[in-house]
Amino acid sequence: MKVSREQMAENRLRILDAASRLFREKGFEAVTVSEVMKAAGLTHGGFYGHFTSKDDLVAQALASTFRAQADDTQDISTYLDQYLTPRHRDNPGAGCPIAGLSAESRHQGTAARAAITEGLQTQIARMSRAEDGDTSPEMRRAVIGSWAAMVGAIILSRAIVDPELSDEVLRETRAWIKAEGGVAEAEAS
Amino acid sequence: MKVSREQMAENRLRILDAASRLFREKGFEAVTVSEVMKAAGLTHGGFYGHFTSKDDLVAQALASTFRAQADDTQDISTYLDQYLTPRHRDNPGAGCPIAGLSAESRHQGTAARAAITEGLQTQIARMSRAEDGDTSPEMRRAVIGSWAAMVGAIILSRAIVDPELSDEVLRETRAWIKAEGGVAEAEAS
DNA sequence: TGTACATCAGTGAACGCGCGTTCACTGATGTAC
DNA sequence: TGTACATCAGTGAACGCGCGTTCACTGATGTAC
Repeated sequence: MKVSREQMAENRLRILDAASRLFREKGFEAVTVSEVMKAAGLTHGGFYGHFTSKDDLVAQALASTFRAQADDTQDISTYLDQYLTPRHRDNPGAGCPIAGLSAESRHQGTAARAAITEGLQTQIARMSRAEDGDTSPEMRRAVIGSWAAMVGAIILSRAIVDPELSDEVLRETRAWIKAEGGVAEAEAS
Repeated sequence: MKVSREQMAENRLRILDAASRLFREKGFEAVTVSEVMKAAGLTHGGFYGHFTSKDDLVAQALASTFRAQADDTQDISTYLDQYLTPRHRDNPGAGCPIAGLSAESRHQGTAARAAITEGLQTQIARMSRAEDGDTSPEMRRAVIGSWAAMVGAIILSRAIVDPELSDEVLRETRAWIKAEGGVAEAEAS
C-alpha cells in the first residue's frame, strides 16, 4: 500500500541507517538486501523503489554515514581515548566506518570507493586544523600517522582472537601515539 | 586420472599458493573454488580430495602463507621502507597477508581467525626481539604501534581513490614512524 | 469541504544466476604375485 | 623383472541453495472537480 511522502522519506532513512549498521557489523557482502529491509521494518520488494541496486545502497549508506559523523566535531585528544577502546572494538556496528569498511571498500564499486575517499579527505582536513584555523605540515603529518595507527589498531584488535593480545594492541598503540608523536604534541609545537 | 603421490603433493601446494594470492587480491568471498582450482591448473571437482570445504582452504592457505613469510627474517628498518611503498600498495596479491586479509578475517571461520592471530603473535614477537635477543617493554610498544600504523596506512592507501592522497598517506606515515617513535629509536635506547 | 479516481509505495511470489558441494566415471599409479 | 588388478586423484555434469532483482498486485494517498 502507498504511504505518505513523509513516511516514505522516513523509510528511506531507516533503510540507510539499518544498512550502515549492518554493513559495519557484518561486511558488505554478508549483508543481504532482504536483511536490510527487514531491519528497517519493510519487505524486500520495495527496495528498488528507493535504490537502483545493492551497489547503490552501499554507496549511499557510506555517504550518509560520513555526513552524520562529520556533524559531531570532536576534540582530537578525547577522540583518541574513545577510539582505541575495547568498547569501540566490540561494537563495530556503531563504530568508525573507516575502521570497519575501508579494507572491504577496495572490492566495491566506484561510487562506494569515492565516498570512502571523500570521508577520509574531510576527516584528515578537519583533524589537521588547529584551533587558530591553521594547518602546519607537521600537524598534518601527525594526524595522518596517528590516524593510520588508530585504524590499524582497531582492525588488528578485531582480527585477534586472543583477548589479552587484542587489549594490548589497543592499549600500547594508544600509549605509543600519545607518548611518541601524537597530535597533541604537534598541536603544541 | 590418478596422479603420482609427489604430483598430488605438488598440486596441493599449487592450490594453496593460488588461493593465497587470489584471496589477498580479491578477498575471501569474491574468490570461488573453481577460480582457485583453475589458477592451479586443475578442475573444480578435485578440490574436495584436498580440502574439506572452502573454509578449510581459507584457514590452510592463511597458515601456509604465514609459514612462508616467517622464513624470510627481515631487518626491521628496511622492512618499513619496503612496506609503506606504492609497490606494496599496488600488489596486494604478493603483499602482506595481515594488511590484505586481517579486516576480512573477522567474518571468517574459527580456524582462519586463529591462523591470523598466530601469525600476528609470532610477527610481533619476532620484531620485538633486539639483536641481543632481549625484549624490552618499550621495544614491544614501539613494534605494536609502528605495526598498527603500517597496516593501517596500507589499508587506507588502498581504499583511497585519489592517487595523490594515497601516496601522501604512505609517505607521511613512514616519515612519522621514523621521526617520532619508530622501532629504531626504541632499539637504540 | 466532500467525493471520485489516478497514482504509486509497499507486498510477496517468482525468476535467473552463480556459488559450494556431490558423484559417477576415467585412467594412470603402484602393489601383489 | 614382468604382468594383472585394485586403488584413487582428477574430471565434469549435476544438484540445491540463497542471493539480487523483477513484477503483477494491493490499497492508502493525494489531487481534480
